[in-house]
Amino acid sequence: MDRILEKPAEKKQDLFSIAELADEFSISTRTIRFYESKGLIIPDRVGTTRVFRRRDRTRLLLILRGKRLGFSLSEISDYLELYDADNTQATQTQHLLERVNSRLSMLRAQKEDLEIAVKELEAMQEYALQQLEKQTS
DNA sequence: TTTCTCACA
DNA sequence: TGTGAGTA
Repeated sequence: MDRILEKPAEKKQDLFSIAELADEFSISTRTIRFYESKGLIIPDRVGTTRVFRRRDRTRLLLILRGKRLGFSLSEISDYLELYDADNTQATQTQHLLERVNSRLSMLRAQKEDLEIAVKELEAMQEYALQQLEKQTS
């Protein structure tokens, strides 16, 4: 009756094996262990076997999203800390706010850089198309 | 199946 | 930033 797994309101569907998560996210179990070795996720253990909870699953989702966006694992690690912040004290919340603001500034600056790069490339594309038209007519 | 470690790209 | 192989 799944006694081992039961905290009161915790159901089996909230627990995942490494193979299940690897399968769900189309990554290898080695990759998940690698992220654990970097401290990005901290699954529980039953004996030596890893048991992943909803929280780990969410973190994995955020890690993969961060990677898609081109962030390094250490940047992603910093980012995940924001989700973990202990906000029981006003000073902690203030600290979180400062870090979120700083992160937002960075991302907005990067976004601006990207928009400039996109415009430059679009201009080059336009120029190349015009040249091509001249050269082929 | 899962774990860990070392070597390797 | 991962993967492969050998191991228990």
